[in-house]
Amino acid sequence: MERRYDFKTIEARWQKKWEEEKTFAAHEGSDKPKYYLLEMFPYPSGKLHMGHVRNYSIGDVLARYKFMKGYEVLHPMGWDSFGLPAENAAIKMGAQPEPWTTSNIANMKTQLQTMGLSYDWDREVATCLPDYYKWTQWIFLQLYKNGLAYKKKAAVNWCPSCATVLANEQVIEGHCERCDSVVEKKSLEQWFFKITDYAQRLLDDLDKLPGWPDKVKTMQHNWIGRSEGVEVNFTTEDGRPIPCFTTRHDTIFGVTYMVLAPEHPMVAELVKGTPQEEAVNAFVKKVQQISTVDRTSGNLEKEGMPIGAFAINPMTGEKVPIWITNYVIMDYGTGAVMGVPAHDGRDFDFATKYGLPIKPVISYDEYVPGEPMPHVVEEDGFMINSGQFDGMHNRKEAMKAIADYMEENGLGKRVINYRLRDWLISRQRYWGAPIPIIYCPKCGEVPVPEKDLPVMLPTDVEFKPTGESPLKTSPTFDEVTCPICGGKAHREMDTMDTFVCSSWYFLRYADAKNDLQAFDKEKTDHWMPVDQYIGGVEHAILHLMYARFFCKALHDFGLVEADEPFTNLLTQGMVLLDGSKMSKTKGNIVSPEVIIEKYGADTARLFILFAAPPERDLEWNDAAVEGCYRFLNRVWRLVGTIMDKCEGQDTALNLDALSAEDKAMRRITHLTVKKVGDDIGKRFNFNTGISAIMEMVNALYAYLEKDTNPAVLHEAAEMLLLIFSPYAPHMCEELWEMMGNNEEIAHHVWPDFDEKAMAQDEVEIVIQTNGKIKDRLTIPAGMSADELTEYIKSYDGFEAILEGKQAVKIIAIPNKLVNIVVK
RNA sequence: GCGGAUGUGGCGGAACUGGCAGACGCACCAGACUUAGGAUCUGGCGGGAAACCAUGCAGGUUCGAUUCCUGUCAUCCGCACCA
Repeated sequence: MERRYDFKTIEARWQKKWEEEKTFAAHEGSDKPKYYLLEMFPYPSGKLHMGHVRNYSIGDVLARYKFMKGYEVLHPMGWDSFGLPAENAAIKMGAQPEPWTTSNIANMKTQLQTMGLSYDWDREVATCLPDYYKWTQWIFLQLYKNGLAYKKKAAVNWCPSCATVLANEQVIEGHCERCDSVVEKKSLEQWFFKITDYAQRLLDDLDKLPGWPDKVKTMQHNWIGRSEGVEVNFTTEDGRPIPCFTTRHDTIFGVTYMVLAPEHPMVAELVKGTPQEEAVNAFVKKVQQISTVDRTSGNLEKEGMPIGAFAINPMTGEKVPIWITNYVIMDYGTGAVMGVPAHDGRDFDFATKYGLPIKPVISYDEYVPGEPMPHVVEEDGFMINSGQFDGMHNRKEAMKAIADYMEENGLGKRVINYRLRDWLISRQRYWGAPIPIIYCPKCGEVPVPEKDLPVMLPTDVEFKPTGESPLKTSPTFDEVTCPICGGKAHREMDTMDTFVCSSWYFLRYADAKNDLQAFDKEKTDHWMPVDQYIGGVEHAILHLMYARFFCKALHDFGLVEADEPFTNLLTQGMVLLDGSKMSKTKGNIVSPEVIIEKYGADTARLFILFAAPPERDLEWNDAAVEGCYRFLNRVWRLVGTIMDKCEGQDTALNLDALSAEDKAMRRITHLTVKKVGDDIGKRFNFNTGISAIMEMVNALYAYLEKDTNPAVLHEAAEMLLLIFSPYAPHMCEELWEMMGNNEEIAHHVWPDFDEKAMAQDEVEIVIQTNGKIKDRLTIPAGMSADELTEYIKSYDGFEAILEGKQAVKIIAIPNKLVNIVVK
């Protein structure tokens, strides 16, 4: 029988079937164990790129495997569809973001469907639709009600090009994450989520996530940046408090100066009316003019000046000069730092430069009382020059003793500081979920009543590149009636950061069509937590931290049971071309459309999974794509040949009538079934699973040259199609049907392997002397180490292997090797 | 500077628990079939004439190390004047 591998017809046919029959719909009432598999939903830019293809191919192989393994799989897809690109496109083309986004979603959905992915499309969500953002606003109100959403005036990160503020997490080395412009500081009244309330839990619960890569957990750990220390009650000479945070309170007796951030409010207060006021103000101005980038670059020469005032060290009563410098920042701790040049490298450099005194309080090898320190001492040691604490080990004893003493005497208190800041969610842009708050001249800040949700985005707005939110151009949006007093009031003009929308979408999939609630608790609790989450490592901090925060907060409100959203996380590597990331700006994009058009979806999927294990970056290679296409054709012809051979034959397996070749073939078949199952289900090494299938195909071709048994061929072909189907579902379904099976592979169970078929009668073992291979032997399988040792001793070639030397010891590894230690 | 990861043929990669380094594929070479081959099939393919030498480099542990330990170099990623 001769039939061509016509992938276009085959793929279109099965995709249609899967869609019409809702093959991959998830059902709540099922008896099967649930498995929630989620790939990070895309921003609908309009075009699928290779990163998407990789992400969704990985997810699809896993999903199809889990379906076959008997799980009730929830495998949904949707759109993270608010955001700047739509708005920028609108400005550029004088159009509206909404139709632009809608048509992009339609395009991308079509492209996704040509990949043959096993999604439950009935649960599709798009964050820009009112039936979704209504609930984003509702969640905002829950956070607000619980004191986790608040408004404050703060120095915030402002991107002049995007004309909006940014969260701390969205500033990369002083530049805007999105457009790379230099970020400015602006003092604005903005909405924040109080993620810092959850800092400790977000940190602690990383330990509850053994299924996350250490890399991601470390990044979150560092981002939260917990440090334990003491806030020491320094004061001015006349008793005004200047608390200093320190993690090295063991060195408190070594303080020889204090440093304030130039923005510290005490600076202006202390110099007011003094002769140095002008010089200090000039210095502060100079520091503030340095851009954020330079100021945080680390290469900035440390500069400072004394402001003429003094601080009192509460432990010693000593008077130390107050300086201001360009290296202390207002954002961390209290903006005031005690200077201990003897035991801090940075302070040492600074004190040396400006001739400030250096006083050792921890002993070191070359210590001579009264002699200047030759270098900074950051190592641990025993206390000196520290009153009653002298002689204690600084870390093991003095840390605790000094903190206790300060707390008992009201000189300071233990404090835990985090680097994590509250999440700034206001955006001065149009294409996002409006913040559901009303400002009433009489009643003040009033949350929109839940019954009035959603606060709809107005359509009577103009998109002009003015740098102001287009919402302000709407004649109808601003003015509202106050829900409390009924008087005239105004709406909040800012929209929410799009990361808010993506922080709960995984909950909505569990109950995507609910128009009475964000989600039904029972349904969400049924599916949550996500068993496997898959996406790019670029979301290690932002999205994954925010989503964890939301899940914990909603858990605390009693809305969900889970307090961690994602049990297992797989971070896939980037798709590279010529060593760099494919991107529009570099113009080095290989379009998935072209590949699918030319070779088909099965080839595209196979290539991207075969080229590298999922976590690793993947170098695109056109030639290798053709190799995968060739392999699919090889499978196609193979199964055709086997069908011809089996035509009219009895394919019932008779284990007693198998030749040695038949047994060898069955052994490979069953080993491959086992290996592919492990590679997909346990190791996520999809590439080695494909290799194993290729080896099996090679073995089958070799077997076909021999005296074949139709039953063995038939069994092999069926198993091959079943285990290959997660990778190349269209072709496998087609061949499966051609072989006369009525039930689709998608509904078929994953095959069991037979341990007995995998056993072998004889094994080849290696004979080594001192670890060097000398010989190979074929011996009966299953010999114990002792039997093997005896076998080798009595083996004819034993003396020859020794080459005249003495055998000292024999190490035997059953079924593998024998190593003879010789002298 | 701190933290993390990765270094294996011409290339992508394999070796899962310390046990035959280079599976599988790409590229390349030779051959078969063919009017033809960019289809298909067969064989070869780390270096070396060989003994042997080879998993970034230098040591160590071990009967045995790509795998474990110490040091070091390189590349990538994250954080970075954090007090």
